Amino acid sequence: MKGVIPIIAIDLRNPKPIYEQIKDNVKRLIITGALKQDEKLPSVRELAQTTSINPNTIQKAYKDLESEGFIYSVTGRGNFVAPSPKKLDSKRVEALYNTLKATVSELSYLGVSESDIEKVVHNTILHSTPQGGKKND
Amino acid sequence: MKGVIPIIAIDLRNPKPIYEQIKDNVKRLIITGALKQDEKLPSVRELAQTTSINPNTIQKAYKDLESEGFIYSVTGRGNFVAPSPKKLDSKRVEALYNTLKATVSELSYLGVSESDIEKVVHNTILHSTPQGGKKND
DNA sequence: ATAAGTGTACTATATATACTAGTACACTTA
DNA sequence: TAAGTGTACTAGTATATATAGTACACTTAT
Repeated sequence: MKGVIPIIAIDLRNPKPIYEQIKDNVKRLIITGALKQDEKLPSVRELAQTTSINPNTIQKAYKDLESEGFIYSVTGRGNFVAPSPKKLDSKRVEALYNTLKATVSELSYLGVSESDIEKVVHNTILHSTPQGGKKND
Repeated sequence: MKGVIPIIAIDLRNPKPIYEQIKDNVKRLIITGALKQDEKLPSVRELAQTTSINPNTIQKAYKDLESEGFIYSVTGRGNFVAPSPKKLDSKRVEALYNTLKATVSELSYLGVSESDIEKVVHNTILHSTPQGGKKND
């Protein structure tokens, strides 16, 4: 079976770079557990064909994802989902906290209630750990 | 008194465009209440001087902020903080919810606990509504 | 050994965006 | 009148993004 990816939506009219959109999609699928550890991703050429995107653009996305620890590459075999991180990447967490603060601040400013925001947060966490993988090895 | 802005931090080594950094800074100051409604912002030329940024870049940031509803401009007088929004901008809220979900998902994936995330959310909301402005008109 | 599929590394080109630089004009305030 | 303000242009440069094409090493199956 080929490396079939469920939902990769690329919007060419979106000002966000294509390789960023690909990264976001793959990250989402990994984080939500739609793609399991060591599962094979579509090959660079295959995904390039199915999405009508240049192979170089796909490769850039994969390369970035590898350097960020989400996937790993094996020459001649393909790209695979990396195991979930063992220890906290404090720099990345710090950056995400800053994004979180800015987002919550603006939602609040726009009139969204705290309880509505907390509902979204709670539901998101419920849906993003279907692996059951707690770190105690 | 000139339009003095407390904290405008521009990092030229940051890959994020300068005008985006300016926008983020001004938005943060408005959202957190550091800048009050109808308060005057530094003039395009003044901020350009104090930050050593080209006036055109400042103007682009201000223009964007105006079209997003955060500030308003008066020719010959200056730029001022707009009143906080009266009704929900559902498109913007939807976009912020998507950002919120992606951020919370990744934090959870990286091993941050739900309670830690909720703490940050709660503290952020406490610090971002010093206006006391609830919408019930 | 061969062929197909894979990752990877190049060069080159085109386009869009970001930024700087300079000028000009209408408006407001003193 | 003068100074300060927003705004609208033109022009040029640098960088980022994306495409196109080629090449090579590796893995797997035949």
